[in-house]
Amino acid sequence: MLDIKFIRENPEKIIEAAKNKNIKIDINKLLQIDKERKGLVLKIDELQAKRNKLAKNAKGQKPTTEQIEEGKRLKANSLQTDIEFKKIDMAYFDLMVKVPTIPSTDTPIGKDENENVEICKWGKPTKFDFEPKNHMTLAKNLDLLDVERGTKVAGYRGYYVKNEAVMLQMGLMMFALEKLISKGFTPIIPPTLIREFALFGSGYFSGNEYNPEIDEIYKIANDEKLSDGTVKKENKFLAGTAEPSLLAYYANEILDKKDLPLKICGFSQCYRSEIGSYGKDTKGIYRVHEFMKVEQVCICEADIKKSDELQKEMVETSKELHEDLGLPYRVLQICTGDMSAGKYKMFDLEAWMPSRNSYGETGSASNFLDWQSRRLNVKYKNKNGDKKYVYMLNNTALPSVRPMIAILENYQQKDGSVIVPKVLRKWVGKDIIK
RNA sequence: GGCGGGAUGCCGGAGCGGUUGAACGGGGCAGUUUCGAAAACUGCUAUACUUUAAAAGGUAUCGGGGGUUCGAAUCCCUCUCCCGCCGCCA
Repeated sequence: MLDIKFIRENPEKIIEAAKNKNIKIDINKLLQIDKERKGLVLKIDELQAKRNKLAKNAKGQKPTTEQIEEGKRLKANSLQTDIEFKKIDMAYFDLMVKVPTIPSTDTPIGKDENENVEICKWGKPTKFDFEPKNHMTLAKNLDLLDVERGTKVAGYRGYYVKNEAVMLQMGLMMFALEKLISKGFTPIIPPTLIREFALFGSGYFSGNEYNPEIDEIYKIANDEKLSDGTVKKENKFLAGTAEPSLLAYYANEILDKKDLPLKICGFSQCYRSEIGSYGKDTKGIYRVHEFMKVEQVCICEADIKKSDELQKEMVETSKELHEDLGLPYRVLQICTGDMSAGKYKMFDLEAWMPSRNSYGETGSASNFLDWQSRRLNVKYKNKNGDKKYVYMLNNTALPSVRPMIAILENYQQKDGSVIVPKVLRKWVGKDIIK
């Protein structure tokens, strides 16, 4: 969400941003609706003022018949205006939630992921003097994964993690947590079964509400709509990352500037319905419905420079984690066309995965500026008492599954065994899995 | 799962249909007093939107949403959360 005043004053900038981000939104229509809406607000206020005045005049005594009649008349007028307003307000909201953040000036302009720009690279794609196996073959031979039974029990893309791989995954999580704690992050285990507002607030719905056709989120409680339109029970969702619960932690709160920036990290199970990717990455466990992840979140004052620095710091941490694990990686700066509406600047980190013969995404760092904090209503107050919306940023520290794929494939030996990265040995309890 | 009670401003806590944006107390801020401080006294003490050049207004907000009424913090419905008691499970 952006400030409507900013939109009114800078429509051409928003139109350009939407074009670059491939977002279909008619800003001129929004401005026109805004104008109409404002007019109606004025009209409603005026009518209400009259009603209030009338009621005030009646005060203690019983109102006269004339007063009651006048009141009824005013009420009927308001009712009609209210209906008009509700209609236009809905249209206004529908458009407002789609208004994109203007991407940073250094964001490459591009159509889609093919135009993302590689900005740094570490290590080299692993070379083998034997025919390398993919992670599924390795895992099967070492009894680390069971996808057949995973599918039997959990359905498509279900999997069991077994033996050394369990400690390997837990080790990855612990390793990430330890690193972040050492860098001053507050560790949190957030809820993953969460309310709608948290997901809407962090921008996980494509529009103004959950859309089962395209939103990659599991809805779990039923909404039983009654005949009068009211919803019986509140909807709940399974979060795809710790980010929404970490951000919504501060919803409707006013933070103290002296406590900023807040650096927090969350460990959670992550659920993805992958509704739009049925045919994609069907081999192995690259794309699954649930995994674990440690996520970094920063909340800072409304200062672009400071938020840029924080984002850089978080990306550095991710790089460090990959380097400590000895995984070759590259960092991409994401182009406008591959960015979602709310994002200001975005980087992806990709680890080398031999079986794909390419890099595969293991992390994503985004700066949303105040786009999320406006939806979640998180502000901060400085010494003079001025209130502003905070800036919010997030970045993966480490997910559980994909780095494991990279480790199995990059660290495999000719005999099918897998060397355990040094930093994980204290959890796995051995140097080599065979 | 059943049955009760509750949610009011920064905090505590009144109000239960009519000058209530909200008594009273605490806290905070400013002033008087003081060499300074404490105490005492006095005043101020929400947010969002909006009209206006300004001065000054208007509207909304008493957990969220909806309704009844000329008029709602107060009555009704509903959702969420909290607190009791009973049941069930660990």
